[in-house]
Amino acid sequence: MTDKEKETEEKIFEAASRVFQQKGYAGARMQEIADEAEINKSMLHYYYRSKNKLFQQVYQHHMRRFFPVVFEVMNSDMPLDEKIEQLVDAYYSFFSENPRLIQFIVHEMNQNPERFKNFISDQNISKSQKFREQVEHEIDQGHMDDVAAEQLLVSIVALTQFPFIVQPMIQSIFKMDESRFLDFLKERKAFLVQFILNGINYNES
Amino acid sequence: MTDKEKETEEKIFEAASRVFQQKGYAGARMQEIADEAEINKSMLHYYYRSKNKLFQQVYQHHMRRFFPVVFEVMNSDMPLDEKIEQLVDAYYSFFSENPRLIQFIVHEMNQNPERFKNFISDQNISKSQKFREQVEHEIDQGHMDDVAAEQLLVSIVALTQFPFIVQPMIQSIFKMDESRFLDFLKERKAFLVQFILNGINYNES
DNA sequence: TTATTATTCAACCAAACGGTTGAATTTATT
DNA sequence: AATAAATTCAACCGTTTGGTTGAATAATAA
Repeated sequence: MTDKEKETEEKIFEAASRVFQQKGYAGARMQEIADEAEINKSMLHYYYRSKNKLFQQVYQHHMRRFFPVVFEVMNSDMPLDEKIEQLVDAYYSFFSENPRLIQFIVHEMNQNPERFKNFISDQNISKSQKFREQVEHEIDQGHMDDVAAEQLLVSIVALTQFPFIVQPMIQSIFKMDESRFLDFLKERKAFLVQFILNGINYNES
Repeated sequence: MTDKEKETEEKIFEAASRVFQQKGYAGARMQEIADEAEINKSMLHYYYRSKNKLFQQVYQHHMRRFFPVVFEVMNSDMPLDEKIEQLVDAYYSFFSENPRLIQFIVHEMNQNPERFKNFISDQNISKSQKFREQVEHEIDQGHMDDVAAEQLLVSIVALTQFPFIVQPMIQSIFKMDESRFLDFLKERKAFLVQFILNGINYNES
């Protein structure tokens, strides 16, 4: 009972995740989610009462998985260069397993900024505190240029996330097939670490 | 006749641009476009035959305005540091006037990568040739690190476009109101030029 | 003026969509 | 075996949505 319940409930949830991530809320169809889950449409409303409620759960679940990634790395006890390397790695493996997630989050965030803002408030996520302190300390020590921590953080995230957000653009313009795009990502890993550290004139003394 | 025709046709087009950019194709409603244009819904089909046809025109029009920006700057005859400065400026003024355009393009590109690919093929846009040659030349001359031109180009675009793509994210996490976000962008302009040039160890000799 | 075109309006249509219902069947619990 | 819960199925409901129609009116061109 509880076993089978969970099974079906999860099948629905995962199907909904796929469809919502592909089509967005407005473009998703309840029938398509049912087909994807290989169950009857009635079951959707049996477990989740409405499209909206189903969406909210999918949305929150993936937001809660996604956002800690950056903060866990950036607020840990590591030297700056290791953090950057770690974050690049973390994002790359995360996005390899969830290729459409970042596009989904970006779109639904822009569709409803207020909902997004509430989500951030509810989590105690807005702590880039430790990272900021570290940056300021490194600047004081003369280990890097005097840059604002927010600018640096946004830049690191931009450089790592962007290729996944605009993958079709990169593939079309540079005429890459899937395999060459993966090569591009692999090459980018090493490039990014060097590029960022150079960017702020970082020298571990 | 032709005057009034153009007037109404343009009113519809601009209204459609706003609504499609805000809601995306799936989320846009013909009635809302009509209301936004302050005309009757019948007129939408009188000038543009269907939602799809109207969307295609809006889509293509804005794609054609958007994509030349990067290529015109990057393939011009300028030293690398000036190009970077120019591109940052170009994007910043472009996005200030079209705040939702980049999100729209990203989303619709991901919704239909094939259509996007065809668009790129139709334009003779895929010429980052000159930029690549310049980068390789500067590397040969020892003016900068040995980096792949594609990696550099993607990085520059990422750093400049990203804040506009995820504006609500930045504002929520760093608790910025509209005005502080504009300060952030202004500060970022100077930061970026330095960050990128440092990133590749560029020295104009 | 006359003919043409643009625009409005309200009503309408068919399809799509989210959601419901209820009876029948399967599956699990006790 | 009896009870309860899970699942299917098909039909159905009300609303939304893209799109149409046709008559009436306003504006423009000849």
